[in-house]
Formats: sequence, C-alpha cells, structure tokens
Amino acid sequence: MTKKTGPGGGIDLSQFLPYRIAVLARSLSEKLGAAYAGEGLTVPEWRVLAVVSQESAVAARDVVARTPMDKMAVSRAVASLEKKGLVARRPASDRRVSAIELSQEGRRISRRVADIVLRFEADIVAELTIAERDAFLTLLAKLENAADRAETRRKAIRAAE
Amino acid sequence: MTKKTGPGGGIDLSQFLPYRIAVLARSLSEKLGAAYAGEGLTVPEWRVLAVVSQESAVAARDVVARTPMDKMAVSRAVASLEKKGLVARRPASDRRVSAIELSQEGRRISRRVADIVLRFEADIVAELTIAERDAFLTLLAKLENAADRAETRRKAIRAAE
DNA sequence: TCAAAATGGTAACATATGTTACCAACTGGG
DNA sequence: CCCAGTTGGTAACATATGTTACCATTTTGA
Repeated sequence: MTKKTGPGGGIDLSQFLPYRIAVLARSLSEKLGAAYAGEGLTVPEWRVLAVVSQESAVAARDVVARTPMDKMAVSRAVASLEKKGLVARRPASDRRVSAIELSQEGRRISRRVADIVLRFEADIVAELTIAERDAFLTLLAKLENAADRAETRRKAIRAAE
Repeated sequence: MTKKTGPGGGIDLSQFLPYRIAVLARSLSEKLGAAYAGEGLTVPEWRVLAVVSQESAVAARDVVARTPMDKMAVSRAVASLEKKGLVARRPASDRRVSAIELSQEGRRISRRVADIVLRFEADIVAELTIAERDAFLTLLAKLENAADRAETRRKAIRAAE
C-alpha cells in the first residue's frame, strides 16, 4: 500500500486519488478553456451549446439532466447566450418552459468550438493506446458509481447515529 | 472509434474525455466536501492544512508549489485559517514571507479530516482491484503530461500564425 | 554598490457561483 | 372541479474565485 501519511500525521495529497483527479480536471478545463477563449464562451455556455446542438430544441431542464449544472447555472448560461444571439427561446405548449434552439450564428460557433475541443482531445488521447483509453473510460465509470455508493453509505451511517 | 458527434453536428459530451473527468472530479469533491463539512473547512483551507501538516512549517509559496492554487487563493485560505485559530504565522528571516504552522486545534482538526477523507477514498478504491488502481494512477499521470504537451503545441501553433 | 529585475504577499476591484425564496404553470387525487 | 403538491424557471441576495495592480523586500549583475 502506498504511503499516504507524512511525518506530521497529515495526508499526502499527491497520493490522494480524488485530489489527483481534481488537479487533472482543473488543468484540462483551463487548457481547454484557453483553446476556445477566442470564441468568447464560458464553460457553462459551451455546455449548453453542446447539448442544444445535439437535439435541435430542448428545454432548460433537459440541459440540467444531461450536464452537471443546476438549473440556476443553466438559466444564467442560456440568458447570456440569448443576449449574444447564439440561441433563441420560443414558447412551448407547456407554458412554464421555453424551447431553446440555436441561431445561425450559434450553429456556426458551436461547430467551430466542437472542432477545437475535439482536436484538443484527439491530441491528448493520441498519447494513449486504444486499450488504455478504453480502460480509462471504464475506470471513470466505475469510480462514478463507487462515489455514489460511498456517499449513500456515508449518509446512512450518519442518519443512524 | 467511438461516435462523438450527433445529428446536429454537435459534440456528444458523454463521450468527451475532459468533460467526463470534470464531472467525476466535481462529484468527488462535492461528496468529499459534504463528508467533512461538519469541520467547517473549505476545500482551499483543507488543502493548506494538508500541506502544512506534512511539513510542520511552510511558506505560502510552498503551498502554491504543492497545490493547484494561485497565491491569492492561498493567501485567503491562510488568512481565514488564522482567523479560526487553526494556523499561526510567524515572521521568518526573509521578511517577505511568514512561516505558517499548525496550532494545537489545527493539528486536531487536520487529523480528523485526514481520517474522514482517507476513509472515503478507501471506500471508493475498495471497488477497484489493485491493478486497476495502479493503472488508473498511471493513466492520470500520462494524461497530465499529455495535456501539458498539447497546450504547449497549441500555443506554438497560435504564435506561428 | 546600487539601480533594475524578481519574489512573496495583499488590497481592491470585477466576475462567477451557490443559496434561498419565490412565482407561475401544470398535475393528480379526492 | 379544485386545491395540495410538484415542476420549470428566475430574482435577489451571499459567498467564492479570478484579476490587476501594488508594496515591501530581496537578489542580481553592470
């Protein structure tokens, strides 16, 4: 077992898995953000564009369901995309929701950013073998589930106390 | 090769590696944060504690070097830890820096949080085999390097344009 | 030796994110 | 039908994070 505690009895962050993942995630998202900074999009905005570009017209709640953003984050991203003229909101039959769809310009930007980020990813993934990439994705999924279960267990324990 | 583009020509986030990593990272950090929320620490504060508890006395710049926080983030975290009485700052020979060290209470909290987060990690890692865990850590390191190289290349290309 | 550059840190701002509470529109059981 | 509960979304706040500029020190090198 790898050493995780140091002289002071503390924890060695560099050996700590959630921390390592957080660091990698931040580094990737910074670099990726820099890659498409020229298009003037924030990360939440880009996520909304990505979801909408997949399905032509969606409600905000669908974006919430497909991304790790809460409804407030989505609401803000959509509002600012609308102000930039990249999406439009049309009333739907259920009058609580509006259908979000891409404008021409939105489609254009969305395609360009998709090119950029896919190129970036390809560039990174190129350093892994196919087997490594598959293994990594599998492990990611496993960890997602493991985290959910761990959380559930922790809550159960606290509730029982 | 896995399909990454959908009908609208957009990108399928669920197949996009940096996105998947970002989602996992957020999920882990949320759950982990919840696990030690009772101790009243933020993530940056906990990171500072972790680093300081490893080395008895460090300068803020050391924390910057060992974590993905910039100096402003560290400055704030240290200030608030000091206000809570968990660390103290003592003047050092180089009068630009102060040595940060744990108080008694700081040591206590730090140990408790270390217990909590290590338990959480163990709980998650338990769902992987040793081989899987090692493979994952190796791939993480590989991706970190790959991201750095990709970023360097991208900058070089832009500069040449 | 002493001015220019570098370093450690913080203040003061701007922006982004999370939180709570709320409203308007829908739904489902009596 | 109708009202208690749910759902989609937003406003208005609080907090957190990023940015720029700055000061005091220290280091460097002509």
